[in-house]
This record gives sequence, C-alpha cells and structure tokens, in this order.
Amino acid sequence: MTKYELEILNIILNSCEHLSADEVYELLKKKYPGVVKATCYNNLNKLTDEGLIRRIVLDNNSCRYDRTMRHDHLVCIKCEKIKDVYLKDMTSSLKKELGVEVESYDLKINWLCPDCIGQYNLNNSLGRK
Amino acid sequence: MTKYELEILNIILNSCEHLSADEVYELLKKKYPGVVKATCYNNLNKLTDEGLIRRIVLDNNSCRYDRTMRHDHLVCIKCEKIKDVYLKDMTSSLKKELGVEVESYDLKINWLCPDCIGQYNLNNSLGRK
DNA sequence: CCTCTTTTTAGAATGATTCTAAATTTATTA
DNA sequence: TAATAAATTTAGAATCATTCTAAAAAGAGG
Repeated sequence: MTKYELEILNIILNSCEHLSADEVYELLKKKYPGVVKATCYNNLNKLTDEGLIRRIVLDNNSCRYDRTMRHDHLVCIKCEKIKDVYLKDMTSSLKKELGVEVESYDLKINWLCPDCIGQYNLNNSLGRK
Repeated sequence: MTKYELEILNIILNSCEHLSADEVYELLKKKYPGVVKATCYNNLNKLTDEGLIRRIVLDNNSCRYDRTMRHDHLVCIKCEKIKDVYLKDMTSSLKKELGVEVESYDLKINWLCPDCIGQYNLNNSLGRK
C-alpha cells in the first residue's frame, strides 16, 4: 500500500462526511501538495476494488466515498446530504423472499433532513409525489 | 404533452429493457429522424420530474429509465443487467425502524444473473467480497 | 391574427472521470 | 549491490454523458 493509498484510506475512515472525489483530493493535497488528481482517482478506484472503501452513487451522477461496514443511507431529497443509518441486515430475508443468492444490497432512503424539513410544505412534498 | 414527450414515454413503458438515454434517443429517431439529443434529454428530465418515469443510477455513473410502479432491482455484479423484482413495500417498516418520515426508497440488490453465474467461482465471488 | 409561453434546435460548454505514454518509485532476483 | 521487472505517479489530453445558451419554431389563448 503506497503512501497515497494509505492517506486516502485514512481520509475516508476519519471523515464524518461522505466525501466526493474532489473533496478527498483537496484533503490529500494538504499533506502532499504536489499530488495529482489522477492519482487520487486511481487510488479511490483501487481502494474500492479492494473493498476497503465504498462508493455511493447519487441520483445526480456524483459519487461519495464511505466506510465499508454494512449500513444504509438516508438521502435528503432537498440538500442531498447523506446520513448513515444502521438498519438490520436484510440479506437473508431478501434471499428468502427472492429465492436467489444475494451478494449484497444497496438501500437509499429518501427523506427530508431536519435542516430542510421547515422549508417544504410537508403535505405537498411528503404526502404524495 | 408534446409528441416527443409522449413518444419517449411510450418507448419506456413499452420496453422490457431498462434503456439508457442514448438507447431511448436511438428509438426516438426511428420515428422522428430529425430529432436532436437535447430534446431527448429535456423530455427524459421532464418525465422524471413529472413522476411518469423513473431514473435508475448505476454504480458506473450511467442512467437507465424505467416504469414508476414501485418495485426493486436486481443488478448483476458482472454484466450489470437489471431485473425488476416486486418485493413488498418496506416504506412503513422503514418509518417505524427509523422513527422518521420516509419519502421513498431505492433498493438495489446485487447478484449474479443466471447468464453470468456459470462464469464465476461461486465460493470466491459470492461467499465473501 | 397577435401575443405569450413552451419546446426544439444546434452546437458549444461543462465537469467528472479515464486514458496515454513517459517518468519515477518500489520490489525482485541475480 | 546492480540489474531487471513491476507498479505507481505524472501531466495533460481525451472521452462522454449531460447541461447550457440563444435563437428559431411551434402551440395555446384570446
């Protein structure tokens, strides 16, 4: 594991946010000012392939990086901020309901976060789409 | 609703596949050869906003379009093909478990489809990541 | 028919990510 | 330790899906 790969892993494991590739790159530059963006992408891909970090793809086609320990995500329909939630693992119940092998799953729950909830008419935006 | 919007809606409702924007565009051109790609994108966005179709964002940052009736997706970890599955709606159980309002959710289940399952060593690829 | 609004067009712009080929670093093994 | 091989990084160009822009066209209502 190279110094860049290690530092990127640390950045992600120690972050409370869900960072974009660009945000990871900015943090990486604080320690290694000369580093190049492609290196950041290379290592984000490598770490993802190795299963050490996890890529979350948002509806607007942008990615965030996260720890791998199994958990689910609340995504705010307004500000798009992500919050981790630790719901019980559904793998085996999905297997049972589907009758097939399940490798993993990805559950994104759309909500209005507390910061945004005041800014919406709840009846219109939550009651029905 | 314009002829383009209507035709795009028909293309998606009548397709058994989960089409990409480009595939929708190719099909649209069969009926309206002069139409331009931006029109296709405009209308895909409009239809999505109107809730008449649904956008699925894959891990590789590409989109597919689908009917809106609530259902979940099996995504093959090898060929990335999508299959619809109609699992029971979890909205209310999620609300209960989380203790917050839930607008909707998006569940993607990763598996190896029957076409790809022969090409993998199941112990390695399914047992653990 | 006139005015206002919406949609379409053409093509440029954007922006995230990937690619390429050369340079550098790290690891291997003679 | 020197030589060779493999992996990583670099710089910047390329890609590709999508969005933007401003002008033209189409549609709707009075």
